[in-house]
Amino acid sequence: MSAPPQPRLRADAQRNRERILVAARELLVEEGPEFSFDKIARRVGVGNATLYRHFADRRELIHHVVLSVVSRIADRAERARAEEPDAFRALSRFVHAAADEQVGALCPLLDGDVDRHHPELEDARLRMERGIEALLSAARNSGQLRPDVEVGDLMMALSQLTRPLPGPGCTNFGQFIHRHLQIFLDGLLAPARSQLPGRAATFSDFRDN
Amino acid sequence: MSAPPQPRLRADAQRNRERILVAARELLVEEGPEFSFDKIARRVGVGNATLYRHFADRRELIHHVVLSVVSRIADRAERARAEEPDAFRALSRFVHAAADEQVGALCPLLDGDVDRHHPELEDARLRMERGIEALLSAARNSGQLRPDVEVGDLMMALSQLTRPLPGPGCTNFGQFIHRHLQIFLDGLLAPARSQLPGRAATFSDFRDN
DNA sequence: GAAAAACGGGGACCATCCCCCCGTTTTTTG
DNA sequence: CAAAAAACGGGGGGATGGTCCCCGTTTTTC
Repeated sequence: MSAPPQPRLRADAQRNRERILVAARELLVEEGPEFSFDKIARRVGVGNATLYRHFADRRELIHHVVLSVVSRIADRAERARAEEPDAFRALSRFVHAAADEQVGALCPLLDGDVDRHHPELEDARLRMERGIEALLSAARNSGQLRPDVEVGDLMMALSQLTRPLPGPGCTNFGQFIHRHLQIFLDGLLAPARSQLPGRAATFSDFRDN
Repeated sequence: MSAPPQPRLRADAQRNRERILVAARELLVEEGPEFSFDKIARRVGVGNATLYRHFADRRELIHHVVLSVVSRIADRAERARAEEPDAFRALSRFVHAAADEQVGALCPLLDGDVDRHHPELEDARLRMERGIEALLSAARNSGQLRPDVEVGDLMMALSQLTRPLPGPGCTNFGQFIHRHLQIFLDGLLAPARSQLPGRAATFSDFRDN
């Protein structure tokens, strides 16, 4: 048979690859899918050629970033659901955890910057969607979640509230994110304290164009 | 005496100037303070030279954008307070109005991109801060606002929730903004449904570096 | 309808980015 | 521990896009 397709990366290569993915996720969240490759290299402290050795082009890099974020979010959803008996507490724990995982990086899922039908990614995405839907259904069924919100509402607001602000300032915003998430979560509790305008946002509102 | 320092602009010049300010506000919100001058010109449908005729440099343009946003926000706060007898309804109305005014453009107030001590701006800023503080105090005194939030919490979350997402996709987010603001407002109602982590954010947390 | 004011698009100059090349350094292997 | 293999870094060409100015043309004003 043929040689293993991945003959195992050298130790430093593996380390660099992961640090690149981390930096790419940050830049993706900060600047959107048009981030600069050289900037990532500078941030990691690595030559820019290293980027191209690991990832053929922008799409491939973004693909791996999104893949890693989506699976981590999926993990968080599943763990929250498994380990937290109270349905709304599980949801709440997930929301705070997802903030730490930079959910904002999911935005490029929306436009054409990612191969939406890549099987690996499709699997992870489904796992994530099911996990989050499950958290939400459980909270709704337990009567703790207001009935007029959908999963897209949660995901959009979560993405927005956790995104860093543009420009060099605004550095101390980070320490308040979890407060605002918590306030938002309080607004999600039943009974609903107001009637919401418009219609509820679904996952496809969050995902599609 | 000397001639009037502003001999009154020609009609088309006045029109262009205002359209430039509108486009600049949009780009400021979308891309942060490093937006491209040419892009503004293209969006307005005007030659780029027109920009430089009206504004000497980036700082001056940003200054005028921020000034106009701040005074409009101040207006909104004062009108909400004057016309809405119920304190929390006044706050709520202000929040939704501020979203339409692109509060996100206030971020550059934070870093060095604006002359923070320009008297005109200082006046408008004070008027805005007093107006919003008044809305908040009234809501707190009426017992409708949870007591553990400060004005900075409101302003930060408001800025975040109303910012457009990066990248060309995500176009349909706009229609859900008011839903998420409403959920957040519901979370602000007394009695508090949870204990918030960290400390409350003040105006200076929102304003200073 | 003439003077004054404002406009628009092109262009020179500069920064930055992408992507590749190749001499050097680090890791692995026997 | 030395030689082979793998990965690295930084420089550079070419292209893109940005800023800012210049000047012939159009629009407004009186």
